[in-house]
Amino acid sequence: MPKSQNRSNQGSHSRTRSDHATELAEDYVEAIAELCESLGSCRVVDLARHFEVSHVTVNRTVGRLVRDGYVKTEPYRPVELTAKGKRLAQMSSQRHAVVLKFLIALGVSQSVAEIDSEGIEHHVSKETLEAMQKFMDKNI
Amino acid sequence: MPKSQNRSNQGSHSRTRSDHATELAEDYVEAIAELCESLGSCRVVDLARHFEVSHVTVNRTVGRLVRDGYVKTEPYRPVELTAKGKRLAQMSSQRHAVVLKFLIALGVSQSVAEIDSEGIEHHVSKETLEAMQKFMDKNI
DNA sequence: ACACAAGTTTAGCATTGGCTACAATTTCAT
DNA sequence: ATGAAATTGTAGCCAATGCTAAACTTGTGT
Repeated sequence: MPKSQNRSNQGSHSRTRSDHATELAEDYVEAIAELCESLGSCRVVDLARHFEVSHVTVNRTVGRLVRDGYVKTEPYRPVELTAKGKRLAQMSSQRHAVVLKFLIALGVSQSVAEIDSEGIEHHVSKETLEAMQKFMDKNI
Repeated sequence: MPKSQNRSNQGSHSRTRSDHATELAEDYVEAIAELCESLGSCRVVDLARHFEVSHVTVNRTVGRLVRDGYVKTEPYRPVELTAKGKRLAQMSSQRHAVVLKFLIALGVSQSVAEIDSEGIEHHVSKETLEAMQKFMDKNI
């Protein structure tokens, strides 16, 4: 019984490597979208600064994003999102925004809400996100 | 400028490997405590079943927990929590319980709340946890 | 007591994500 | 136009987390 080597039977437990990979992808496309917005383009160094990791780490992570179809880039050029990447970025940043506003509505301070929302955003299901939205609607 | 190779200057970004390591440690000690409670002892196979990973993976993870002082075990024997491990398990399961109850109070269904709380619990700060508690106190 | 089942450990491989050091390319100033 | 600075890429290291296969203990039943 070979225990499932891909994502097929996903019990409620098992936050596997690929979950983390997805989180990282979401963080990256979100950051790329932001940096493109604010700086006009997104270089490897910008991402390195943003995530506080070395440019080498960024470079290889971007390579995986290219492999997975989220990003396109040419040698020594800035990185750009594909259509797929943009879609993920938008979903991700929208979810992030809801979580952030929710925490603030709950009474959490801005600075802590910003930190916690980054961690939490990857783990809220559609249902929970809707419950958060409903709470905010109710409380003005 | 060597970019900080240990945990020292931790910006709000950078959910690094060691964060994941901590999450895994929390999940494991929590599971070990539960399994000890419900089964009388906690074997490697029990953890493997619980996390839906191979017993080999569990074995090595337990090795790291031993190295980090959360767990003690002798060859071919069940695993037990150290005092440090018990402390972490209790904190962790308490936090988990608050998040779970909070989500349910928010209107999320039991089954989804159980899944989401497992992901979220590792990312809520003390302040956010208190805000969740306050919300529940207020709403009976 | 001995064999077999269940559980554990070891060996060995892959991927991810971190790093430094060095090479290559592009960009910018003079 | 050329050389320095900034940026990007490559090589090679390490640790964590996943796996299978095979060896080794423990414990149970007959």
